[in-house]
Amino acid sequence: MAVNNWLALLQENGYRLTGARRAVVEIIADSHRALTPVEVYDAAREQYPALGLVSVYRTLEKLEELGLIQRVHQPQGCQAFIKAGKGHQHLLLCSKCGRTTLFDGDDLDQFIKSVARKTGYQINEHWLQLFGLCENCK
Amino acid sequence: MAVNNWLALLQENGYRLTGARRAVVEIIADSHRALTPVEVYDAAREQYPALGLVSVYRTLEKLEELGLIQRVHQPQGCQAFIKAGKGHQHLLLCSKCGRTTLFDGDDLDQFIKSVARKTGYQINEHWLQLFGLCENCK
DNA sequence: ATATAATTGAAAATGATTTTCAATATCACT
DNA sequence: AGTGATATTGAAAATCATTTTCAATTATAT
Repeated sequence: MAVNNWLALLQENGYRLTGARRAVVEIIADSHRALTPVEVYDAAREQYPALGLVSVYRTLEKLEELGLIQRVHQPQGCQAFIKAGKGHQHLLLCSKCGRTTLFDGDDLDQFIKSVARKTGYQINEHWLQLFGLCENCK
Repeated sequence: MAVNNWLALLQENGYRLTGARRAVVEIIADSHRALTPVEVYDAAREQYPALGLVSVYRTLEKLEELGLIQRVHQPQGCQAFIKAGKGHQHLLLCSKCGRTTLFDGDDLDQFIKSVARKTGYQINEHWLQLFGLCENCK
């Protein structure tokens, strides 16, 4: 269960284990959809009603720092977060249900090298996101 | 000169040609860096001091509608705009000076098909951005 | 020249995020 | 188990980006 690993990692990094953090981690660690801070807030308060929105922001910030979640950029906005993959992975988003799938992008290296050659840039990082319909929705 | 084409296109689409629009278009049509609304505002007021920030937002909205500019997503934020390329193109951003270069991404089709096969998604759209150092900065 | 409707800038409203702060809760050390 | 230092909390206020409202102005077809 990802939740316990995440909580352990928070603790290993000197952060205390609190009700607010537990509640936030429980919602986002197992979600297959990208969630905005307010969505996390609403969902997490069902288990932990005292939760404040500010603590959601603060916890998300720490989870992002630790590489456990990543921000998802979409046409409607860029506030949502989803768990991050191990190593370098890319996002595939279902435009209908919002389901998020991670996939490897090693095959891109070739392509990126060719762009570097053509443009003269030294390329250090890349962002790739695919949008479409998942198996259920298509 | 891109400026005049953009202004003509605005007019062809039923929009009036005003000082505010001219000023905004002049700044963004020839920029090689992505600019935020406030950056456009500050730069455009040097030529047209009466300009209001609201008109910058409204003009950017129309330029985006017409496909002349596109929003640029970056780690520091997603409010900046740069001129769009013809057809489907991708962005290459210099992390140092902010210079933006467009490049073709036709070569990606193969890769995207393989992701579709592996994941079961029907893929309709993709976003790709590369970050690095341009020839001058590296 | 004139009339009409689009456009303007200022101000207010909204929405997202951050900061401040006094109260509380976690955890290391007994 | 109890205690103390300090990290963390939620609420309220502050900030920043964006949108809406509105009366005044301006572009353009006639």
